[in-house]
Amino acid sequence: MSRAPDTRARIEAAALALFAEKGVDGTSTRDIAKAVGVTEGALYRHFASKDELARALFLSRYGGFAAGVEEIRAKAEPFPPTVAALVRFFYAAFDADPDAFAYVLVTQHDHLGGMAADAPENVVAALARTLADAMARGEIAQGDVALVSALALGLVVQPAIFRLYGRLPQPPSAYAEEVTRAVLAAVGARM
Amino acid sequence: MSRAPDTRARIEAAALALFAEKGVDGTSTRDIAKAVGVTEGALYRHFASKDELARALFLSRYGGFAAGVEEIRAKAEPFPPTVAALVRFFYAAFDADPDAFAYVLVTQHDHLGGMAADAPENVVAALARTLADAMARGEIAQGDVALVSALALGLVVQPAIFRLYGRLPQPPSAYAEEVTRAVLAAVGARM
DNA sequence: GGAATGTATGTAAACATTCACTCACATTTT
DNA sequence: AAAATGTGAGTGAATGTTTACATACATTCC
Repeated sequence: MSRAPDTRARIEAAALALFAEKGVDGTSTRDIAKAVGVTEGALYRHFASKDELARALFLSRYGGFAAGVEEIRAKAEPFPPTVAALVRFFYAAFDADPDAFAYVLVTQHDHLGGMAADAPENVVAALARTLADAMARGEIAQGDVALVSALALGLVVQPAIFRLYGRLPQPPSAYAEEVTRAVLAAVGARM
Repeated sequence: MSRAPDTRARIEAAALALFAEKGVDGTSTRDIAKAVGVTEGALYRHFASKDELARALFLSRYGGFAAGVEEIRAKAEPFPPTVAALVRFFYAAFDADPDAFAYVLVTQHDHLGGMAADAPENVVAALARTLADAMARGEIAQGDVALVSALALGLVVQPAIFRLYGRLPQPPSAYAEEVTRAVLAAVGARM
């Protein structure tokens, strides 16, 4: 018995949803197997351990974020359209898979533990570089890059969190323009 | 055998630190007992269960936030000094006990599940009321109150998160003025 | 003043359950 | 036939919690 050749993908989807809702520690391998409709043993045909599953899930999803952010940054457009593109990108990712967004958001620190703080594949580092560049060009006010990164990220991420917890009536993508304006205002963009 | 009359407080402090660092599910009652320097049985002299400990910890800490925010809001000062006071208040709380700040931040949704979304003791609801008032008075730009709440909260909270993860060189209280300015700019305060 | 007693607090060991994971075997796919 | 994939029962370790018993300290009674 083994219809459904996409078992690995179904395991990933089920685990992602459960991890996002109850946390990795709060989710058992039994929970995952039951959600997929398969026995625990089958899980281990595709992943060496629960930890490896959690890590694979994180790396694949996080990698998408990092690549998208770096691509937008590399275009080196003026600051306002760059911010607009970043906001739209993050919220498109949220719309496409809120579970993945929540999971990456919540577990990033656990999994990024080893990664260099300014590694090119680090999303926060890429954002900081974007802001540092804008600062160097005089497109935004001078200031502590780490702080300004936190401010900008907070503006983008918090509406998504509100949406996850049912505190926003619409998905954050509906507010992309307003959020972009808020970021530009908060970082003191010259317009 | 039983010196140390402050066992309950020591249990709370140890549990809070462990919960903040590894999560409630990631922390065992044995971990807590070992950190306190007592046996597991002693834990159950003071708390009926691990869940009750987690809940008591949350409610006592969260209550302080709610009371502080509501107090500042009730003064009904003009918007800019109100925001400044709120930012200082949050960051003073962070400085006083980063573990408590992190724990409340991360677990609020789990514990607030039952609470009415606009209950007076709900911190986010109190912030939303503050912003709605300012909007009604024409002190800030018109807009979706839920979204504006998310923006303001994101600006305040994210620097604290950065600090917790070692991404900010100084505690957020050092940036209180800049964060206040960013909030005022982001919500379109007339100044 | 000192034995008796009640209560709060601690210990050490055990408890049933759940955990992540493994293995021998069956079935399907190639 | 060989490789890949799934099953179902099982493993030992770890989990939250309870238990039987011990100690400290305050109060009460003679």
